[in-house]
Amino acid sequence: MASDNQAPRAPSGTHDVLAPESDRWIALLGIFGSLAQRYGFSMVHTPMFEDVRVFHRGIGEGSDVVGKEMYEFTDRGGRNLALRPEGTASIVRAFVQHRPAAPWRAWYATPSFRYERPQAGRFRQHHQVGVEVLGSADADVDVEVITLAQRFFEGLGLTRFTLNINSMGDEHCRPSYTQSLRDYLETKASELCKEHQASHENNPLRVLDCKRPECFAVIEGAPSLAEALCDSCRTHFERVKDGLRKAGIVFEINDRLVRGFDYYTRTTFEFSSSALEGAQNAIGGGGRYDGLVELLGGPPTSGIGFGIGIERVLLACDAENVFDIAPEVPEAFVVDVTGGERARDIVERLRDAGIFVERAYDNKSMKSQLKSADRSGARMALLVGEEEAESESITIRMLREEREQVTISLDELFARATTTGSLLP
RNA sequence: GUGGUCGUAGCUCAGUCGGUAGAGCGCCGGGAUGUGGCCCCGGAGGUCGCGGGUUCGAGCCCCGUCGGUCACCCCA
Repeated sequence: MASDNQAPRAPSGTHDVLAPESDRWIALLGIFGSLAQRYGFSMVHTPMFEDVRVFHRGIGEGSDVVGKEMYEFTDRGGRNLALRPEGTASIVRAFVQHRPAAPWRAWYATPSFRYERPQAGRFRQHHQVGVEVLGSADADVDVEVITLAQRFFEGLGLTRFTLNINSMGDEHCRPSYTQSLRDYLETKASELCKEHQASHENNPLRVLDCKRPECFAVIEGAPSLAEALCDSCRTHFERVKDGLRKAGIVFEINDRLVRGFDYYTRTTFEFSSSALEGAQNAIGGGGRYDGLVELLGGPPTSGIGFGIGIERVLLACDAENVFDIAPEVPEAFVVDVTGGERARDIVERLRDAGIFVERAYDNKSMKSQLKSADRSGARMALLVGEEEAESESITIRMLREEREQVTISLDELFARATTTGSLLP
């Protein structure tokens, strides 16, 4: 459509959100925000760009997101910055900078940027809501965080989604497991898929997640992460599972769930929608990251959180036919065929009284203005013609129900608006 | 980064063996001497993504390019 000197479009992989879709965004953010508040989270805003080191150190150089998907740039002062590719690292950086009292519970809603090829449910700018808890290693926090996500999805009306959980081990048991996995993969290197023949040494855990058939056979025989967990990780994981069961949350243990960021320890989890046709069906995910605060220069501090993809959640809602938001419609629509000055004053006074009112502009014909009134969805039209102008009155015509139209004085109209908030007696 | 697929009015699309463009919806106006929705009539709006080639002639064929879309990879 667009060519060299034609109108610009939104950049590839980005999109504009207009009504009525934007109405759903407002509603979704409202639901998430009030739920998070009920769970004791307060909202945090952090910059959309950070020193690149926040992400390099936090997410890990070896990850795809940092290695090949970040929007990095140098500003006019020569600083190396990057648009945020995910939410957690920025929040942790803010924690280290401000040292709020722990445990600190923060929720956020923010765009994220990744330079990937767009496809269904995947964008270069997407949006996430999420929470992070910094400063507690208690497994009950894991349970709460996962429960919050679960309740959010339920609150939207989603039913066709699943929760996978896993434990990645900690600094005591993970290194030795990683080594034994690396040793194992070394002996099977030639049988791995092309991608992992090259990369299994730096990031052996990622191979567990590979969906290619070649790797699959190798993975079958690989040492089990679950069996390699140390006692404290095992206990932690048991308590998480127990808490989830008590909360009535259905989950699946998936010991091949290895998420894409290097910072995860112990609990990891992912919510997937089974209603989404495409390959991009992960609607939310997160986990514990007990070493991340230190990596970003803070004191040893435990942490856990998740991110939920707004666009994907809305796609899932569409697929399940839930969360259909009816947009707000005006109570009244002022039709003024005497030039518009009266409409100008009437809408202002009614709006001051707290009523949602629209009007027509450009001195259109009555037919045209009523057409606009109808399309606006307004419950009633307030008509001002020569007669009403003469007598300082207005004619109320109901647009959605059979009722005889009535003419009342403007004084009466404004009195109703300010005393009862309704334009009808 | 790799591959498939598509690119005609604001939107959804039609366009038959190549002969310089149509529908529905939407929008604007009228049919009612002040009154929307249904119906009827009329109107505006497109250099057929862009560039090149073949041809007497290309929306239709060929090449390139840009963009959309889907998939791989990875993730939300």
